Amino acid sequence: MKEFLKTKGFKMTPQRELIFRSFFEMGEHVSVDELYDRVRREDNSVGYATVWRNLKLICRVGLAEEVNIGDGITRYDRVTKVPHGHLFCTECKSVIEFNVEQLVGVLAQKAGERGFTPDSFKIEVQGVCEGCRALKASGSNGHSEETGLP
Amino acid sequence: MKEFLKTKGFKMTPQRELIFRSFFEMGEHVSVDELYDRVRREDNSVGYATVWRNLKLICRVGLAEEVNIGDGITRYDRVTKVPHGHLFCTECKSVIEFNVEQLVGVLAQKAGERGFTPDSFKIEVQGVCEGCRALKASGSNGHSEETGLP
DNA sequence: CCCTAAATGAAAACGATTTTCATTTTCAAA
DNA sequence: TTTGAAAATGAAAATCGTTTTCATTTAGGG
Ligand SMILES: [Mn+2]
Ligand SMILES: [Mn+2]
Ligand SMILES: [Zn+2]
Ligand SMILES: [Zn+2]
Repeated sequence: MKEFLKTKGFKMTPQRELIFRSFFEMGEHVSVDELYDRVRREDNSVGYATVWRNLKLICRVGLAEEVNIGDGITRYDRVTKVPHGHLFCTECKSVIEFNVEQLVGVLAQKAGERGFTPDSFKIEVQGVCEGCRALKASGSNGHSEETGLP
Repeated sequence: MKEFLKTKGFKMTPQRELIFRSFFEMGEHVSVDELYDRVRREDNSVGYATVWRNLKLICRVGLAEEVNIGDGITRYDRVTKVPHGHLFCTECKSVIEFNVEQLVGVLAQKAGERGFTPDSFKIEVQGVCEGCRALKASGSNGHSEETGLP
């Protein structure tokens, strides 16, 4: 990793090493706050801005990308060899990943037909996961109508 | 429209009527600021919060939905009968819409296989549009490497 | 060891979104 | 038509995640 960054023209620091390591040890879809907390447990002198900047760096060198699931918080998702989409449960906020290799193929073609050169794809489905569906079906509550504004 | 809202339990006001009408007269992907400006031209006493709240209301009653193209500004997109995706040009910020009916079918199936019940789909492609591609090809500049952090 | 560019940490700045609150308006019931 | 409760509005302030600033420290090639 140190070498990898060096060839890209970046320096290695203890903070950076800790941040990178922590990020890759954590699960998918990590937010700045989550990574900051994690890093702090090991070294409580690391600044928030440093965590933020290094997360941006991880994206810049192509190891992750930002993902927005609509809750206003930017999360960082490791880049995987096979492209994946997200099933986002609006009830429990869980995220299920799924393979989108073929879909991306179709998309690339559609884009090409319009003279568009694709860089990256975002495929997300909002809905209700199996668990939450079961809960709702078992009539545990039944969410009253909720039509008024906040 | 007035009746439509009334059945949903909302009241009609001159501001609301103006805001709704303006929104549907504007193009796709309207931001709060854009709609606010437009509305103001007709009635400069309408407040920003009122525009914002009514945009949220339009979504709540299912006539539009929020869309984030990654520039930090929430835009509002009329809900169309046929689902569409977005080709987002990272150079000129233009947005091309395209039909995703079949894709959504595939997605729904994939989701179903995992016990997931889909509500809505988001299919976005980031890349470079035809025009911008041509400009870059004609070597007008050639973007130097850009590896450093901001 | 030195020097310069890069990196860091704390704090402030930013900026879109959302809420608060006093006031006005709608609309259905009387 | 009058009336009153609920909803809507406008101005301003609060929120809150993100990004920048700036003084200081550090990395690492020469
Ligand atoms: Mn993911
Ligand atoms: Mn659209
Ligand atoms: Zn769920
Ligand atoms: Zn373009």
